[in-house]
Amino acid sequence: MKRNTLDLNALRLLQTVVDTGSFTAAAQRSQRSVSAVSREVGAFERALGQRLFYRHTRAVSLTEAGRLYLDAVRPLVEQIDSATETLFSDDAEPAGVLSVNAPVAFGQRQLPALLGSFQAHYRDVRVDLRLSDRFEDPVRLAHDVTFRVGQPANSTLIARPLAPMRYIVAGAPGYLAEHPAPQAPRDLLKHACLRYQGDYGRQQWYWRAHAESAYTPLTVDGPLYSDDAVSLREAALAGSGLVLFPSWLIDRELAAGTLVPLLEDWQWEVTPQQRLIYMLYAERELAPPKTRAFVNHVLEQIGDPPLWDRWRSATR
Amino acid sequence: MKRNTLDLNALRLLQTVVDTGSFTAAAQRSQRSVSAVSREVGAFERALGQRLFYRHTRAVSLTEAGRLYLDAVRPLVEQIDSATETLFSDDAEPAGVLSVNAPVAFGQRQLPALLGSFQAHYRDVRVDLRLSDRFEDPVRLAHDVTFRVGQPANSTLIARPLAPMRYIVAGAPGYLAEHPAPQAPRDLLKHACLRYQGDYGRQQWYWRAHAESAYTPLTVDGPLYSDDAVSLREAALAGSGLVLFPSWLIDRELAAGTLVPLLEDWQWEVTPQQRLIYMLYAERELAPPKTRAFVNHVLEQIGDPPLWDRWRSATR
DNA sequence: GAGTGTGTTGCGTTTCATGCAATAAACAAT
DNA sequence: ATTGTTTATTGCATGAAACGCAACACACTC
Repeated sequence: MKRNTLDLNALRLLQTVVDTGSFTAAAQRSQRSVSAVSREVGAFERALGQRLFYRHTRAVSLTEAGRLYLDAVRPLVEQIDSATETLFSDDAEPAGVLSVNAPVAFGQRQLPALLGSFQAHYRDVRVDLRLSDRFEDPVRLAHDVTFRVGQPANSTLIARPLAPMRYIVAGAPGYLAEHPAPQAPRDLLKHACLRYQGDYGRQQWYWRAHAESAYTPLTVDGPLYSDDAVSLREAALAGSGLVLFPSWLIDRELAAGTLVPLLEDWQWEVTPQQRLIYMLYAERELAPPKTRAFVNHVLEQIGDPPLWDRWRSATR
Repeated sequence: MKRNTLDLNALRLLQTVVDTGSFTAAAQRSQRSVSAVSREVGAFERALGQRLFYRHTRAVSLTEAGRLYLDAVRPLVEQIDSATETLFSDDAEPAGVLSVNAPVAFGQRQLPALLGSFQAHYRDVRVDLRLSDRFEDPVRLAHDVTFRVGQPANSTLIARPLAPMRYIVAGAPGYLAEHPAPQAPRDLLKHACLRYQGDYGRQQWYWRAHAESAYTPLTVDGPLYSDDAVSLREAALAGSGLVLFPSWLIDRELAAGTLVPLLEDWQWEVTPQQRLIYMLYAERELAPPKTRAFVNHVLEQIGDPPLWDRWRSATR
């Protein structure tokens, strides 16, 4: 059985010998020595058990078997090369299905616009958007790109920081018409505060006066808490109370004035430390074009400051 | 341009990984180490600029690009292997055109029967028979097999001795009815002796009494000489005189009695030394099946003593 | 007869592939 | 929660193989 030991790479060299008519010219074209060409052709012939070339003075010519064989394999090697070029050319247009995973609220609010502008550029890419608040291993679940808040534990993933989480206290104008706006963090104790309650328990609010100080916990209360951030936002819009939300969750409401930012002289958090939003993907150097293109698109579109923090300039 | 640097041999390994589902199993099947498999797959991916396999704990799986690519190239590699097997299998049936060259008279008299029995065995071989009395370089003129008398000068050719040249003095019964049969070599001086005249001048006859003695020249004469051995044979059959011919040229006439052997107690030659008939071909180990089969057939059919020296047993 | 171009092959050097072993990751078993 | 197991990665020392130089052979050209 010859098939497993045959040096397929030699097929290119053999074709070069056929095209040039001599080992010497083939060696020049392949940037190798004549002796290397002579040896590799000879080794291939011995593996087959037959000559492919007659050796003449001043050139070689194909034997009958050589002509039949190389005529048969030439198009096959060309088709392999063509498939390689088509699928892996450096300037290949991104195509195929891009699988994107993100937390539910973030995904709903931010990704449709990002994906829309991405797909306007890359029409051959379809997107499979999977939203889940639980962390899902992108390798295990075959996600190309995953968005996550906080430092990911899996060090094999490439973690690209996108933006800091920036929390804002906000309330609807209707609510504020009936309750004086809080002037200091402690004033929130007298307000109805709507809180998110998830896997890590009920949301704890933290504030600090400036970037260098530590966060101080503030235990607020209110008539409603939920594990659904969107419902809490709707309740706030309806005047049920104040919320402490990441800016990317209420950027449109802030821009439209349907929610008003409060206590902006302070910095707010729901954890003792500030966190970043990350974009995670498996490969830095060997990513498919669709992934690479999307990663670049996201970085470009979000920018610094991030696009969801530009709602104030949107109102002017 | 990836095409010239791509390691085509890796394609087999990649397919084995696909088939087995892991580097470990692929390594076992390929009788290599896991680290060698890991390295070769990784090198191929770096050459392409993309991953072909996701690495999971306990196995690997194909990426989308990997699946598309390996699905595309798998049949191509299989076709290359198939072409290799079809054309170069060790037990491949000889096929194609066999080019045979021989001296004219020998070719006319001996080769048709040899080729007939050969082609009865190998029906897919066609023969291109080229007869010429001048030596022709088999490599230059693309002959697969050449027959020649005397030691060939070209040492690159494989020279297979077939049989010694055995010369016989012969005359037709009609001639002998009118001229007493010679009883000793010197009696030939009184006979009409028909001689061949070719590129090397008029034929000189030599005799010796037994195998260990030197040949003695005998300058005979006769009414006819020619560069066409067949015409001389016809003249002898018509009773024009005696001839000194190699046994392979007149074996049928000797068997039929239309020519009668004379002076058989002596050994005859047309050169000072005895010569052999050789079969020449270019390759010992890398010959195509048709050539190898024909060479074996000829050796088997001619045998020892050669088939053209068995005319005496054919008459009984 | 001398010169030239091509192919072959011995041989010393260089390059590369190899497998071992250590390590990492994640799943399974306890 | 800890330990064990399986698979994959990678540093490194070693050995295999490929390399090109140079000498040689052959046959054609001048």
